[in-house]
Amino acid sequence: MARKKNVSLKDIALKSGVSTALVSYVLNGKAQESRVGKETAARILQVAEELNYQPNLIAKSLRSGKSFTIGLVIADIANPFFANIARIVDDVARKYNYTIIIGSCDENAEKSANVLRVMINRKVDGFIIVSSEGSEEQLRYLQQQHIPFVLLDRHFPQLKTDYVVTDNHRAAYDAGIHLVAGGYRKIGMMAYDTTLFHMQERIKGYQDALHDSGIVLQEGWLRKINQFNVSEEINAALEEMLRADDPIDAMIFSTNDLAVNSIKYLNRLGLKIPQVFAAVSFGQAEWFDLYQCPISYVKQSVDLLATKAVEILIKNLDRTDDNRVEQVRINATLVTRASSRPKADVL
Amino acid sequence: MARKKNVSLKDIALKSGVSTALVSYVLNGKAQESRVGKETAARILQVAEELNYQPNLIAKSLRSGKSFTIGLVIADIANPFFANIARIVDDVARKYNYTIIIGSCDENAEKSANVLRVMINRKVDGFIIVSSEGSEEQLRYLQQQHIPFVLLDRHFPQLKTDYVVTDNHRAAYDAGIHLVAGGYRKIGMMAYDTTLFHMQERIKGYQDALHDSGIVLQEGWLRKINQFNVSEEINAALEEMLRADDPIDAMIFSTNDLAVNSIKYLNRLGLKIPQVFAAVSFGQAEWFDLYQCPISYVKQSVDLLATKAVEILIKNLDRTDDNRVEQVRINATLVTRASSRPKADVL
DNA sequence: TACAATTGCTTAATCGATTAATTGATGTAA
DNA sequence: TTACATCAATTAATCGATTAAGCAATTGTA
Repeated sequence: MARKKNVSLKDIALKSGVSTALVSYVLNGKAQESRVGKETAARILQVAEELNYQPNLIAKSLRSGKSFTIGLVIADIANPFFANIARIVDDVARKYNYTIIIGSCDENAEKSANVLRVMINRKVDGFIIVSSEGSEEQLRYLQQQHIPFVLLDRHFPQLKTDYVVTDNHRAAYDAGIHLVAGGYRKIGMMAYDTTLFHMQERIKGYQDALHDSGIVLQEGWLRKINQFNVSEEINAALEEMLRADDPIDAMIFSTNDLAVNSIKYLNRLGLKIPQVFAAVSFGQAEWFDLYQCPISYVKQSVDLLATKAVEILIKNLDRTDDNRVEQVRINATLVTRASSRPKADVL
Repeated sequence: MARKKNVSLKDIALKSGVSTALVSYVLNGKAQESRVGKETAARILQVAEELNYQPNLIAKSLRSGKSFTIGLVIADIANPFFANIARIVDDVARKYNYTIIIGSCDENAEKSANVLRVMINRKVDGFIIVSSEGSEEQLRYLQQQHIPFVLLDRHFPQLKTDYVVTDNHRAAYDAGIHLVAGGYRKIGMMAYDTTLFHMQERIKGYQDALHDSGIVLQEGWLRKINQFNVSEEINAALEEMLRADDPIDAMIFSTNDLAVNSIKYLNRLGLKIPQVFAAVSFGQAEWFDLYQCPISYVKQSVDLLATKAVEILIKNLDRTDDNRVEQVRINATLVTRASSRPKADVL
């Protein structure tokens, strides 16, 4: 495509009859401190304008060792939750003159390693990472290489890193207590079968809510679903749960996706929420409003999460001390709707 | 954060007692053709391994004039349709060793100009663009600069560019005919008020379907909604349409978002689809399945759209002739569900 | 008058990788 | 012995921008 040769400092220098050094000074606003003559400066600016000079950021980066680029490593950009995060991260970063490079990695540690490597080689200044299971090693590597990063939404308690996460324990706990307060006593939870800490926290919050309410968690109430085989495993789990001698009367879905798939299954059976059981889900979704019964949910502040993460990262990029970490835990809000209305009110 | 100095070719050269040239040859697999001694080559490889050498892609780019980077300019990454596109584009590009830089620009030509500028300065090799209204000028600029790009999902018929789009006219036409076949005669359409060609095509397809069916489009059937004020304008439009003397009995929603907002409004009034009117929507969404009545929709092949776009772009990057353009129009599939079942079957 | 300070600009090294041109050593044929 | 391949490596320019150091010419000061 024979891209036209771009205008460089040299071209400006040539045309204005000065050295590239002067041009560089002037275009970077260092005319004063570098003692460039006023007329010369004006001439250079004019020529730059005429030639429509655009700086080559690649060259700038090579020279300065700074790329003004942030790597955003994310489980799956097609997931609306992450897409929203990406959007905010992009917005905020742009405000600080940073560009985002995205890498989607399917909840897969191997892919994430790959993505990281490429981004490191591209000399991103730092990372914002929504970690996949089993990626601790990679994070340790980053630390060892002194490459700054901030974990978003998920973190590893055994690693001393910056992070910005939702207080998942509390969110799940609140959801549990809310259901108990509504008169429900047989409360199930649908979770992913993963060691990721945020999921553990949700489970623990649920367990603690039951425990603190004097309810003994029965076998079969807590279901762990393999996230790469959601649909089938959900169907099986629900079938079992509904067929039990003493079936549950409420359910906490620890993710959006689990709720969607469950409701699809219930629909097929002609079962309705909250008649079959009350429900609270994590995450937000358009359809929470459109389903025959509005779904109660734990609302995470995506805006705050993403904004904080970028800000912490960018602050770190300008710092030189490795030893302080910033760990932010953001409260979620429980939005209660008809799907978890008091048991007594359900026909 | 005192990032540890990275290992460069020079370091390897020093440690293996050769020049950087040799190291470069060997690490790029040009040992043979550049007649590097076998033992020397082996030694270099080993040292590179030992030092965990990672190439500096910035330096490579500067030297080669090629960044292996693609700019993806998109209206709004938080929109699931675009998020899905982003995901596929990212996937496919990675296969070809390209990295994606994303820029979300809120359907705003000014923002998109900005995003483009930054990406050009970062020396992306080419663009994949989901254009915003009023961005023709920018595209002309790209052409003039001989920067390759492929338009995705939306194109400008007056510009001779590569593009990959859905056959929107046909899709809307099919939707219209489908409704007519179901016995509907008073068919409305909800569209965005924009000059963007894909929207014009959807409107035209709808109009042609009515015309070819011998139906005269009545005033008030076609509603154009300002996309920056969707919720309010939809409510007003629907109110009018429902209050009409002879209200519509079917509706084509030309985007997902228009359908969502309309259904929210109908819900509030306690009105149901297809009882109040039958419906077909463009786009896909999880909630189409979860709504009390599964929604018929025009299914675009996001996979194909995105994959084709990347492939065309990458092919162009290796070519030098400006004059051939590749214009791909992909057929959508009409997925018919209960929301548009024959009028006679609706209770 | 002599030296210092200031002004306005240039030179050249640098970031890391690539690659055409060149060198020097060894081997081979006339 | 001379001429010429062949092999294995090095040198140095280059991509575009930045910046410390240096050089003249002019102005200021004692």
